[in-house]
Amino acid sequence: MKGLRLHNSLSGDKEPFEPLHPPFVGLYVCGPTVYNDVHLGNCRTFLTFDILRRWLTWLGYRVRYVRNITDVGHLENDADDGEDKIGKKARLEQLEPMEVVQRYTVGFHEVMQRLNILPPSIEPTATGHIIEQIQMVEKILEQGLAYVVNGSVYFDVQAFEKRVGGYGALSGRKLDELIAGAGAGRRTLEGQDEKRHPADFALWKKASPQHIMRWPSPWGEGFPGWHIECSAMSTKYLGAEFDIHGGGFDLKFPHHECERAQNLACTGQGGPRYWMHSNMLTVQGKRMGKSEGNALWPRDIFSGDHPLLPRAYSPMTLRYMMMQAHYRSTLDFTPDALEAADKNLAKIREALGFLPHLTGSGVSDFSWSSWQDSLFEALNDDLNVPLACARLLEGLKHLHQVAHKQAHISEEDLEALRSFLPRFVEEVLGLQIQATAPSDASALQALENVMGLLIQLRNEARVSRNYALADQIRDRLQKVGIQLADSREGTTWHLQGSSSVS
RNA sequence: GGUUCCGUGGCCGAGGGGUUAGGCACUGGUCUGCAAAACCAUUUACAGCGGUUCGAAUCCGCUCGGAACCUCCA
Repeated sequence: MKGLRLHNSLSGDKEPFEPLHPPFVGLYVCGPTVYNDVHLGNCRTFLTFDILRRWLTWLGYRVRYVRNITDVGHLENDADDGEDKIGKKARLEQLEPMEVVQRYTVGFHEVMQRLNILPPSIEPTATGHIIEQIQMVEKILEQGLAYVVNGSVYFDVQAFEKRVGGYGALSGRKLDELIAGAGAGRRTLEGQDEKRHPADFALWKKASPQHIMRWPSPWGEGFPGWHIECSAMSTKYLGAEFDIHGGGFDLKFPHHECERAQNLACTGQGGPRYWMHSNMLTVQGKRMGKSEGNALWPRDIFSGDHPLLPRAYSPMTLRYMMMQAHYRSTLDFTPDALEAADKNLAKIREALGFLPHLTGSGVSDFSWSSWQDSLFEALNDDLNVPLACARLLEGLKHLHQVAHKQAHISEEDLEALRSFLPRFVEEVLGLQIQATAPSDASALQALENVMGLLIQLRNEARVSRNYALADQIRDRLQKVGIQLADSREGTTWHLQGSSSVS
């Protein structure tokens, strides 16, 4: 079996993945800016790297996963002169900035948990690393690759190009083209008088009197620039050189390009050796984004309360849906895709449900071991999750045939499958199949009793051929989200989008 | 204007010079009082035009269409 290959944005190609210090892997992912609720697009990126982390772990690597919380420093416009987003939100809502940060951080964690996106090993905040950021700015200044103007510090891209070089290597741009682009009237360059060159960017910004998030620094009161936090925190926790850096495509330029330049300027090393970028989630062909005004939030999906949606879908359904496109492709969000995901998930859930009850005999008429390899191969090939899902379902189809006595599986294969399949689904794909523990056991028991009573009443109606009543009971239960299913063994019920309760 | 990417059957989406992706939906069948679920069967696609090749959806060129980045955004 081939080893793991990952697409590296630096080379634009898939490369064999070789960690610097096996079995350890350092993974850094740009986290959310906590001035708003995370939307589905954000979730997609964090899901991508959740699965990468899970897969690396499965392969036996010991992953240190650092995903930051940006709680300061991202400005409103490109002039390096706008208002801090968190500060703005705080002013609008008359809150202390850290109240804004706290609120959306908690909300972010809640969404991550529901989607079963595991917490990172370290979740550092920008405000918690002001000192490290200042130190990094000082080092860049010492190198002569930055300059101070009026209490602000700017990265000197031209000097960097002359002495170090490689600005634009990640995003595939040339410095003069950036200026040409600027000249084409596509962006306004007002308020950039302090910069020596339009491509220069702020490392530290002087705080205006009304700016509420501010810290003392060698250059006066101010706040860190847009990109320095990730350089500072990745260097602190993973080293000047580490394995993988991930984030959304939209961060490739300028954020990651600047981050890389800062690393090179400060430590002489570019930080990560592999840059991975996860593509955008689109809605009706357009990128989902806060500024596009078409953002969908996880709560819209979970509640079904959205014009695009016919009903509510569970977090796992959403997770599975987002797993249906390769991370480097855009994924168009549609209700049909959610519906399809819901059905497939039910299929997986069912297969895991009957797996323990199967009996093995004779010789398998399906090569389970090469099937398992094919799942691994898919994930090893630049984390091809959708292909792995497709192959998973193919395997489940054979399993259904076994369950229906239309195919055979040897005892040996069955035993292997029993230890492999649930682990693969839950540990690698991160699909929570087990019904979540009820928050109120006595309420659940009461529900069980009531359902038992209803099913009994309906069956009495059926025996007396009162099908009108029987169907009415079934239909009206369905309307409140409870599905009845008749079989030879009797009638079972389940809540929409969860496993069978019986 | 610059850079890059994409265009696959009713829909979503893998793959990618010669062999079935998978799923959803549809249709027929089994099962059922009827449904639902499940199982079986079935549907045969790669934007258009030209080129390379024994052979192209897959490589090259052009055309058309779409998207992303160049500005805070996952």
